[in-house]
Amino acid sequence: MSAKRSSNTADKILDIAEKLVQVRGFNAFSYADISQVLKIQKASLHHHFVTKSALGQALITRYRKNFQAELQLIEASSESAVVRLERYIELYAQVLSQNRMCLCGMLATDIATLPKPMRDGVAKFFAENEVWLSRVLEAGREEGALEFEGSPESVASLFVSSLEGAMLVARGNGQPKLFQDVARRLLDHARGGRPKRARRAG
Amino acid sequence: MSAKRSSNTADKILDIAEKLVQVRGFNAFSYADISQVLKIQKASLHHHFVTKSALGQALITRYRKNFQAELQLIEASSESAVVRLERYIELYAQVLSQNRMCLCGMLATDIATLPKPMRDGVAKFFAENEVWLSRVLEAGREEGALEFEGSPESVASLFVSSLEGAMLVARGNGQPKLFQDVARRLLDHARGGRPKRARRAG
DNA sequence: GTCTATAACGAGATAGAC
DNA sequence: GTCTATCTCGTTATAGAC
Repeated sequence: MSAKRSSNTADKILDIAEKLVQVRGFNAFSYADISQVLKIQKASLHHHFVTKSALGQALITRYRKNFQAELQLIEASSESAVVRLERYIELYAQVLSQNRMCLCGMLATDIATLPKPMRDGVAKFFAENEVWLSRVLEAGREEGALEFEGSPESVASLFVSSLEGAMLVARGNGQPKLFQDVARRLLDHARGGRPKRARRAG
Repeated sequence: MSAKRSSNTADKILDIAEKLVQVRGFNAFSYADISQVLKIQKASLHHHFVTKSALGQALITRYRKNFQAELQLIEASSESAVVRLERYIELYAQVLSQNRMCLCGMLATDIATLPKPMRDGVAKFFAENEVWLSRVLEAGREEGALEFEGSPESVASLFVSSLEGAMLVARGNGQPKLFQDVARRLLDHARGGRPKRARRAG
């Protein structure tokens, strides 16, 4: 997501900080780190983001906005529910392929140390994801493309949780293959337990 | 797990540090925090764990050992594969009920900032979990109690990833219900997509 | 908007007395 | 095994010149 690099300083700061948070976590990066990469003095950073908390809030807001834009892109296409879910998974896979964790997944572990506005932003990210997924899942079930037990909301929760967890464990293990395995099983689950090509042995 | 509190100082330090890591993360707690709770000077802590890295390694080793002990307890019982999986999930649920994250799940996000011995310990934790789960899953399939596509290893990965992710998201969202939903779906997945009571509508 | 300089604090860690 | 005292460094943040 967002390979484009902005030219104004505030956006450059956000780009660098975002990567640092996704790799190291909110409490393990500093203004000095950004300063080094951007070749600008630490004090100058405070001109753009007065406090680290403000920077954190801006990071979350931008990340949510970018993610929502991607989701709308997927929704605007005329593809099937299954393909939409695959494209959703691909959003996560791309983050992992850069050896990063989802920004909000990362911040979720730091949650006890974050200021309230950041905590709220993280919760919103997950909520928005689940709303979008629920819509896609429900539409897919009505089309007959999907077939799952229970509410779309609870399958949506499973998707978000499992994808976040798979990123987490895959990174901790250095095993990207694990992520694809999990993703495949999630899709099968949404299809009623049937894999894409073969039926189960029974 | 391990409600018992040890009497020697090293173990008390580990108890306190473990909780701090599970709640705040490895980079967001300090010797000063332990000092405050244990009412002992910071310098004294270094007598027991020379460096923070050494403390971290001890934390992981003990956590793995305790977890393995729990797994052996489950295996020693003569219960069915399904019940064993339920008891496995219950290990995670208990951690979450204390508003903590799995120690190694927490450390997995911090992975880029950890010394090598700690990174290795985290990877081992996940590997051990997956080995144990794979055994239970395979045995369950042979008994006919379970019915899943693909390798036991890949279902095991799904379990670990999804449970870790569910803890993460549930904590970030303040929604413990989400965890139970995910857990239920994992069990259904291992049972071939069939929920415990009703069959799906089809 | 960027700089230099510095404040104020907390971190991990060590020395040496008791 | 615990204490006091101290060191060194990195952190967020501010003041004020350019």
